[in-house]
Amino acid sequence: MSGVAFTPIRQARASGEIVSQIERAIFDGELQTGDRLESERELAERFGVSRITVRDALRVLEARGLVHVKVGASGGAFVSDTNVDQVAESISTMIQLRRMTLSGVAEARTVVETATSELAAERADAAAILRIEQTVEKGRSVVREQAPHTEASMDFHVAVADAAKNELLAATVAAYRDLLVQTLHDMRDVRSAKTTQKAHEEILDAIKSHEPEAARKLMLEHLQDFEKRLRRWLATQEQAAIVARARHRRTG
Amino acid sequence: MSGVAFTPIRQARASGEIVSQIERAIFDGELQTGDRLESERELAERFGVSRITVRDALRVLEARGLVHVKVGASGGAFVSDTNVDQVAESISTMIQLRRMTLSGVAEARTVVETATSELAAERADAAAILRIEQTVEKGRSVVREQAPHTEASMDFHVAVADAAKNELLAATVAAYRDLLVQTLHDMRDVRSAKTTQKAHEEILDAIKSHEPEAARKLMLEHLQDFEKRLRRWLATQEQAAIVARARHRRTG
DNA sequence: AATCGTCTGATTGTTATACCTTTCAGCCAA
DNA sequence: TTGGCTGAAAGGTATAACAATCAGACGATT
Repeated sequence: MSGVAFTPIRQARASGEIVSQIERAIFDGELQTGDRLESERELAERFGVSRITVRDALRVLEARGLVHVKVGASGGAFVSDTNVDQVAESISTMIQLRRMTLSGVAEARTVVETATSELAAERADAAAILRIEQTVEKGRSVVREQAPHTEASMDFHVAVADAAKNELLAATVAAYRDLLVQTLHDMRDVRSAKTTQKAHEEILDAIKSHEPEAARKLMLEHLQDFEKRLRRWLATQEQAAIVARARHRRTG
Repeated sequence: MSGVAFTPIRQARASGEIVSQIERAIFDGELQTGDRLESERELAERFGVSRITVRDALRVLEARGLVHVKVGASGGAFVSDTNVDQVAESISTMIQLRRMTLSGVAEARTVVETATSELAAERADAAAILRIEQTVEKGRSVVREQAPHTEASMDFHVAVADAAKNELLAATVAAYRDLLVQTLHDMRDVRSAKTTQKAHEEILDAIKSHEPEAARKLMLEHLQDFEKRLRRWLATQEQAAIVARARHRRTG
């Protein structure tokens, strides 16, 4: 009995049915990127439901990244083209819910980015290499000015992930990164900017000359170094937090 | 003038603000898995908005997999616990929009699982090794009976990912896997079951004797072989058929 | 000629109210 | 114990209306 393939009763919310129909139209290409759906009132009439029900459906489609809604004259729901973000966002949500440790995220990042740099060295075309070069150049000027290096560094890693020509890995990298960005911003220091910049330049060279093994090795060292710095920094933060707690207990 | 850092006005929809607040409460742990939110009417009063606005927010949270809504007495919105599904779903959406390919997913899987097997060989404790052994044993008996090997194979990979002691990598593996499962189910063949089983046993040995390099190499070969089989199989299938089935699975 | 107000219609965002449907707990009877 | 009835709670849907926003047209001002 336990193995029988009974399926749950399909109790369609009306709005769910509408979501399915519109979703199907998008997947089948009947609705293409940029196309505008009818207005809420027209859709309500067409589906034979109230405007509320249509709105419920639109909210869901919007949350899935399939459409975006603009308000005002010539507003309405338009078929989106940026769904890649959706993957990154859902991974990011998952991480936040599981309350994973920062060093765990950093380790996973090392794993994935090591692989993407290897793939990038194999597959990067001229355009991709140009984009990486631009981020490296940006980083160089930033270091000269002793400005925060964080952003340029992030852009570099994004460009490398793009060069690997695997959207899922790129999205995964993006998701991991979002979670580290805040921390990175807090632990930035000028000394490490120089060594980071040097590592980026070496990795770029390896990708440019299409040496996967070298790219992999360099990225691995670079990110393991980052992991080390992160752990050290986390330790000092913990110390600070403990001290603060102790003081709070004493004074409060 | 052109460089001045004016930022766009952040025009929050009221419903968007509600989404943020509830999301924050969930991320911060104020609301835990299984907790019930107040009823729509109560939330409306608490936020000082109408019930419709609250509903809009709940639809978004539902679509993001953060809550699920039950109807009826003692119904309401409950904090969900299954978020890995959400990642799989968003990847599935991207595949259907042709922004990603199954072989791309398989490649990403190879990357992540190769790393987890290496880590597993470094970190697996007695309990973790026991769990892997059990899945291998199950696979062995399945092969003897010439029964479908898919499920046992999946369990093996899950056990290995757990042994790596990195929750994020394990969750990532799980999300990638969900997408390949249905495909695997269709392309299963008895011949490959034997070689798969052999590969699993070799990987288990490497993990048991704590040889990271060996584990990595074996897993890489194993999954690259899978990728090869998948590509061959995809060539014989029509992409359209896959899309159709995936849709049927979701809506049915 | 270019810019600025202003008006107008279209469209989403939000509110208010009402009613329907589903679900469940509790009670009661067979 | 089982089955059924019932009322209350809660989400699902409908209707009507107003508010906020936006694009475009039109004309006045500089």
